[in-house]
Amino acid sequence: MTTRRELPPRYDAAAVEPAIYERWVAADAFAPVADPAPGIERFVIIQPPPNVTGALHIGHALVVTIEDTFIRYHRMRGHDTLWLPGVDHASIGAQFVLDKIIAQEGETRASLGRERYLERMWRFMDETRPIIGSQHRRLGASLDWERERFTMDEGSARAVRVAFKRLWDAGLVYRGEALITWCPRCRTTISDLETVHRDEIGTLWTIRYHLERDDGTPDPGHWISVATTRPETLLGDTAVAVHPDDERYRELVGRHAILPFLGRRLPILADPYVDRAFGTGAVKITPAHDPNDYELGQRHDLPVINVLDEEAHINAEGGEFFRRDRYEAREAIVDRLREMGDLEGEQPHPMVVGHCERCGTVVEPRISEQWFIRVKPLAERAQASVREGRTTIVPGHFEKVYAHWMENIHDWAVGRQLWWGHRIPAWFCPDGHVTVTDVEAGPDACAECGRPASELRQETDIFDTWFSSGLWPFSTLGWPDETSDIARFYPTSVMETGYDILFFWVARMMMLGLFCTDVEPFRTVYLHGMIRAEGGVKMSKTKGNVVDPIGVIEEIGADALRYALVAGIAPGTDQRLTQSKLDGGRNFTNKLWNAARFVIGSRPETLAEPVGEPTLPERWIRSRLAEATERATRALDALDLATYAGVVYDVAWSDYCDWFLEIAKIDLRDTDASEAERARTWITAAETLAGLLRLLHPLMPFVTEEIWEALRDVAPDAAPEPLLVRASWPSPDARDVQAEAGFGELSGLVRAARNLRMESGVAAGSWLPLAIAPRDADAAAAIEAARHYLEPLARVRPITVDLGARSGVTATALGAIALGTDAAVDEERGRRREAQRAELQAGIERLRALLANESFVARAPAAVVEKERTRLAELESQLGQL
RNA sequence: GGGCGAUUGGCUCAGCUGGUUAGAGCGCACGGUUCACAUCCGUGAGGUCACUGGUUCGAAUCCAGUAUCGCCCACCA
Repeated sequence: MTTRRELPPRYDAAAVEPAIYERWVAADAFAPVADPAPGIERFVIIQPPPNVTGALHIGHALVVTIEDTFIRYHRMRGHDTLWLPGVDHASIGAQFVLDKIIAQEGETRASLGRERYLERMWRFMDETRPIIGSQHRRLGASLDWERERFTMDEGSARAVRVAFKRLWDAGLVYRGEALITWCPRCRTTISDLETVHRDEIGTLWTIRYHLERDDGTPDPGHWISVATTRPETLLGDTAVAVHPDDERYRELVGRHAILPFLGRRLPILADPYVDRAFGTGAVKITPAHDPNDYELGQRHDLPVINVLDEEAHINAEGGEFFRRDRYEAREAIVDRLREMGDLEGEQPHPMVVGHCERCGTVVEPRISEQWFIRVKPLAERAQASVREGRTTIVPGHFEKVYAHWMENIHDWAVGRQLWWGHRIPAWFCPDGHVTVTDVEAGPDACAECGRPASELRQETDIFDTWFSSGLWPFSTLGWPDETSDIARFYPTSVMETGYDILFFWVARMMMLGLFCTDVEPFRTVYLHGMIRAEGGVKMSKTKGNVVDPIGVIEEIGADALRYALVAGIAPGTDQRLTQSKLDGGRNFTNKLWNAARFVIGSRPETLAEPVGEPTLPERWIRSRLAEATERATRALDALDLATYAGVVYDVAWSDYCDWFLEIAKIDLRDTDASEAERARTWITAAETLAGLLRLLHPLMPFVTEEIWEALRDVAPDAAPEPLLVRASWPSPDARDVQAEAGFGELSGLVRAARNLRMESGVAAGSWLPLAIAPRDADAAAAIEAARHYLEPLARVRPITVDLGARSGVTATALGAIALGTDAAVDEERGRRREAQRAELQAGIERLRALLANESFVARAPAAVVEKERTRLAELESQLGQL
């Protein structure tokens, strides 16, 4: 005899959940099965690694909830599951954070130097890295922590070297001068993707460039006017361009203008790129600081003069403006031009300005020597994988977005002028030869001329973080070695992440995965939407509308948050996380807890061997559970979390709590029933609860586990497995169609009676007599059998079954019913009866018309027609009863 | 400038390949101190499914167009 374990009145999530998590870890519950049976189904998710420096935000909470739900489900199914955790070194982001920290210590990147800066970074890693992991645990993430990985660990480093070497050998890597996007604050190249474009109102200035006279001096009386939004770049101008067909400037083409301040001779040339209608129709050309100008410069062989340094100050080329910030220089130049009378106009001008995604600084096009990956061939392959269905994207319309991006892809500038990250494994020899190697120690000698390693110098650039992230699905499993993990878990099953990093990450994993492993790295890409604040606005710290998941968890528990996050979501669609949604999660958790308290607390002292046929409600709830099991299973297999959450919510709350437990109370307290009958009812309640816990566990692991443990004390047979996390997913029992129909009739009658009570305006507490005119003998028997439920549920007594004694006022499937009270109420009933008649009549006429329509009867499927016929018969019978 | 998505009761959202009387939660109204839960129970009101046209026996669902909102992509000074 075990000691009865009572659940406390309140579910104290903050205290209970961490303890449960420890229990799981102690039981090693998250590891893949020790000996997977051959042919066993596999389910693998590689966690999108959160940034190592980051605190958990609500987006992570969504990732965890979705992935954990999938993983727990498959684990319960007995599949060979792996959910592998990790963190991303986030080079630009981490440096951004560390720079701020060392600034407080009175240091800068420059003052520390590369080596000491990196030492400091590793120390910072030791402090920051555990945080995000512990927050994931708090959410209940059943990640296999034994396998936790880091994009800066040795495994990742080797994968990076090997992948890059293979790309190099395949001729897909090149180095060249190009105009790239530069962030003057982060002091590195960034990719197009890391640039956010914002509409801004700038100024369009019109500036006079005086024409050159024969003696080489500017002509005060003649000029060509150019329009620009960036006057400071004029210091780097090397030409002025007009449209070849522009009559206004025909005469000037071939002559030269003189650049203000610097006196540089600028050829006036013709190029169809110029839009005659814009500005003055003449453009200043700055190849070093504008992508279009750069291209035009290439066509016309113009010199490229860079006038900005890496922090966007004017460099030595800028004459008197040397060392000035770009915006200061802009002002100064405009002022000077105004003084000189060469500022012809200025007007507000709407324009699109690129900003650094990380720090918000306005980025600069910058000319520099860069490493590029030729991605076209990789992209074509990656695109084919999706087009041909080897990898599917959920929701489907993102396949088009993906395809469009792949089609228009530009070469990937993978080098970053940062320190924290994987250094590009390329060595230069004094003769300019390049040696790429995947050997950690570097090459022995120059691959081309054989100069010894001592004369070689390694590239200082590091890789874009997304390069190592792109190898994540297989670098985490031991690639490039042919490990048993690769054999067992690769390719993975589902790549789950937000649609905002489809290009950044998913696309790169597809391209690099196919290149490195010759197979798609995952079968399905599940993209979730963004979480927005109330009112549909973005969450932002400045707006103060950020939902902090840890705060929410402390208040209402991880399960409540998890439920709120997936209830009603659709993949790829943004959701608003409102307080009322969170309340809904909290309420549901509370509901489960209290239902369990009731069941556990109402166990008969001694549990007799159950006897007798199960009652209609008992058969019904088992059938409902069977249906819910079926539907939940189907939904989870289809990655449809909203449907899954809806199904389990409804069956637990509406069917089990609202109906079954209310009825069970009646039976459990029925002193006429035998102990054995009461035992049967209670066991049904306990077993159904156990079934519900299994169904709910993937989404709400903590509260279900806690209830499970208590349930095991009182009903070990219903909950045989020691831990729910490793319990089996239920297989649905057969549905009991008869019981469902019968219970539907019964509950319909109860509802109708309650309805009558309310409509009649009788006192809520009063007991009223109820007269029923049963539809037929079967209905009479059913009513008789359910009499003892009807009375308390509808608060009616006595119930008289009186065929034909009086006419009913409300039709139900079992028969018409009437409530006995007084004359005033009778009158109200009369009115209601008329209204009901009219409604039935209208429905009948509509159906008759539909069935009289030959076209419908001939063309609609037989089942549909039959359904309508049955419906008509039902309505007619109900009308007859009134 | 292209592309994508959304538009369903006061709010937040479900509605698969077209098939009963379009669902849920919140909110609202009314009634409830029954020993699981007021984080609850019961009952109810509330929707021309943005608009126009088309396909069909039948359209929230498919097609075309329009409007509004949102997002993504894009090198026009």
